Amino acid sequence: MQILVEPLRNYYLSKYPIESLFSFPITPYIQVCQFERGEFIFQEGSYPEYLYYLVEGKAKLYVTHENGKVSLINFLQAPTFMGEIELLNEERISKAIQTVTKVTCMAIPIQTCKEKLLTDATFLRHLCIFLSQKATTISAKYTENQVYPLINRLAAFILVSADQDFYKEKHTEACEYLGVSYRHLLHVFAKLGEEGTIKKHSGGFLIVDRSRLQHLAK
Amino acid sequence: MQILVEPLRNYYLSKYPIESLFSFPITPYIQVCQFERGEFIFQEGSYPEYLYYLVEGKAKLYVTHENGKVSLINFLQAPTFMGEIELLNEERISKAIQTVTKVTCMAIPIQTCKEKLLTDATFLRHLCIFLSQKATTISAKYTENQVYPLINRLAAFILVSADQDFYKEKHTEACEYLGVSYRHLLHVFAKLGEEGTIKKHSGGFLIVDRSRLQHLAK
DNA sequence: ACAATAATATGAGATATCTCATATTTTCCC
DNA sequence: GGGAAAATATGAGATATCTCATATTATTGT
Repeated sequence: MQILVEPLRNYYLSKYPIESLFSFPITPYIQVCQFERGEFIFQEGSYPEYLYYLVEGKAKLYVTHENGKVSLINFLQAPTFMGEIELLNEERISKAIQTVTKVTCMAIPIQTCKEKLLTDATFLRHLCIFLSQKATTISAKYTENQVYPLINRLAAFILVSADQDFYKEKHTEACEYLGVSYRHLLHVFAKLGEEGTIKKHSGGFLIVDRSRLQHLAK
Repeated sequence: MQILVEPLRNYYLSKYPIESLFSFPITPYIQVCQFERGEFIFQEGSYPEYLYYLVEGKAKLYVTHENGKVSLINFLQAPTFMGEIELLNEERISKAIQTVTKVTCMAIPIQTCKEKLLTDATFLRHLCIFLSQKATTISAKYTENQVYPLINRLAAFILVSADQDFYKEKHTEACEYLGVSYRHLLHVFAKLGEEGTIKKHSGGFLIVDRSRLQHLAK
């Protein structure tokens, strides 16, 4: 993790203005920092010292279960808060957040700002909206996982993540996100290939029959 | 749904004081109301007019998917907010909430109070805490569903819901909560019975081997 | 008290998904 | 450029879970 100094700090502060999320001048408290790809923003079980606001890049939030299996809870993309649950619930310890790409974020020191933040209606309102969307997203994702087999969810996933009829997500990420084993994901990719819905191409898949995918995705 | 009048209204307002959740006097705005068992508090897809604070009873929050299947997202027990997502996100429509028992709640009219609520740091702070716990609960539940087979989750469920070594939840509710089919739940109950971990008794099950359950629940 | 509805029960067969083993290819680091 | 690590692939076999069909037993409303 690297803390940016002027003039870079200021460059990011003006590129992503966040003062409007607060009713007091927040900039003096903010550190702009960057994490390399693969770096941990929070270790699992740590007590976060900063509230982060992610402005560039992508990270994943996950949890390790007692049986050793890992669940990806959600991909985090800008703009998003990280560590907010720990700001609100005194003794809560964090889940793991690891970056997927290089990540830039604004860090707000919790100790110094807690009082101000927890009495700032503007900030709290933004946080409420963020939290309610997070709850909605997570519950939507998981109830779908429960109710649709992978072929339907994968069809939907291909449609939203494809760029111009070309799907090129990593299987390792896709199976984590979709909550299935790597093996099973490949089974279903093979099935979609066999029925001619998609076709493998250098480093990805071409969408051949979009309407079939749309039908599967419902 | 029935709106309570004095003196009952006042009885509930003093039994469950909620003024401390707000920084302004909320009582004048509040209607105390009761729903019968099985009644809908929100129909799926409706635009809620009230923010409810549940003080007595139990309800379930669920969603119907396009394929007709229904997912129970969570059981709601006092104290809890209902309709808060709709207060925050202008045009959001609600999921279904149906009571499981008779329910008493405080109703706050959204149109009249929205402005006041959304600028009240005290209320917003409570709402943030509530929302973050909701997000945490839901994601914990669903990641567990994904990672543990039913026998483990059922063992945990029996342990938390049993009263003095006697489990007596309805199978119909348990399978909805655990996110599996009724048939499969019975398979697993049969398995626990065969191995002598639990034993069927009039209208419920007796826990015979608690340590086995604890081990399964990990 | 009776009819309607909800809850419990069980069988048979299908399918979605997982585990483990192993091989090849690609990407990344120094 | 070479070795390590990550990602991709594929097979074989197991198991968790679902669907549908059909009975029986409780509960509830009137």
